[in-house]
Amino acid sequence: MAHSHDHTVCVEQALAEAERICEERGSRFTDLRRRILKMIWQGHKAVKAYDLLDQLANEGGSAKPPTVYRALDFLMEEGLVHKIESLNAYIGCPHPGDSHVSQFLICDKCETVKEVTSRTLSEAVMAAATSADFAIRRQTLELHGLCSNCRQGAKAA
Amino acid sequence: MAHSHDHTVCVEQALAEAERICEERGSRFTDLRRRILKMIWQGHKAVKAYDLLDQLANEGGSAKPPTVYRALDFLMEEGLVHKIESLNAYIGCPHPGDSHVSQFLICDKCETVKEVTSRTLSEAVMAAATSADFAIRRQTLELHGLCSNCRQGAKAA
DNA sequence: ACAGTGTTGTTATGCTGTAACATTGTTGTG
DNA sequence: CACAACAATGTTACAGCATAACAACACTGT
Repeated sequence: MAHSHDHTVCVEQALAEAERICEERGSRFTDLRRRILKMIWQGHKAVKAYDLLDQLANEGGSAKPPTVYRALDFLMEEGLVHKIESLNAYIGCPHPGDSHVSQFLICDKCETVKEVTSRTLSEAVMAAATSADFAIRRQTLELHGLCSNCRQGAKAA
Repeated sequence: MAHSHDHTVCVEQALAEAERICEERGSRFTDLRRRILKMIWQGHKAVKAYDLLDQLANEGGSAKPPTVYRALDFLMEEGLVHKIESLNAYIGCPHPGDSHVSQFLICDKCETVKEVTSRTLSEAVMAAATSADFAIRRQTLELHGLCSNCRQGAKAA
């Protein structure tokens, strides 16, 4: 199994961090936002908005798209969640609060999304922008391929 | 005006290159595909699929989505066009045929998309992947911000 | 209590993309 | 040339992604 670990710890931590950050900033970490953040943290895969919608529906309510998208907007503004543009899906940020630019390694086989922050890579991005006299405001850096575990599985097979 | 140039040259070149490449490969550069590639090259901005659809409709026919998306798929497979994931839009490749990975500088003001290929940046990407034991198959690298011209405009204003 | 603000509910709609099958066009072969 | 095989396009229908606009509710401070 990939990255065998007690995932409940990831979830707990993410929720606790979110709580702390919102507290600090005076933002309201409401029940809905908490539930949705928790759903996103069900695993280390990116989650689709309409899957969240379905889950909300299953929990009894009659949720509509804006409910989900508003929660996602909030979570993204607070830096608790990132959008993976190449998947139209959302993933929890493992280190919110730290100012950082995100780079993602997305396994096409097991779908695990790993957020990395390579200083070298960030510097290369800045250098490329600078040399074109371009002022970066936002960056999307998503690498698709096979993660370590799935590569080994492929070899073994 | 940004990058003042005779844009008809860009278009001619792109179409000629496309013709040549498809010839070489035995792919069919049909009239439809040619028309759509030409539309995409109307400027140095990324173009939306449904705008292409509208243009086709204006040209008389009754075009439907699959017509456009199939042409786009073809053009992307041949490396003549790239998709900008963060915009859900498509842009012509200025140097098809060369095997390359693409990195894009996207101006949020004038919407110009510039494709760059920084060796340093590519190497940094590979290094980041390698150090995570990750095998890249596809990369999305899109930098949003202000291009050189728009920055100067901002200062002047 | 009440005004003001922020959050959520609800309805409707727009944008993005594809599945599945019918029709037409192109190419190579006898 | 006729015809089979395949590629390209047309057509219908629908699935998936996202937002505008307004209504209702909840929380805050006075």
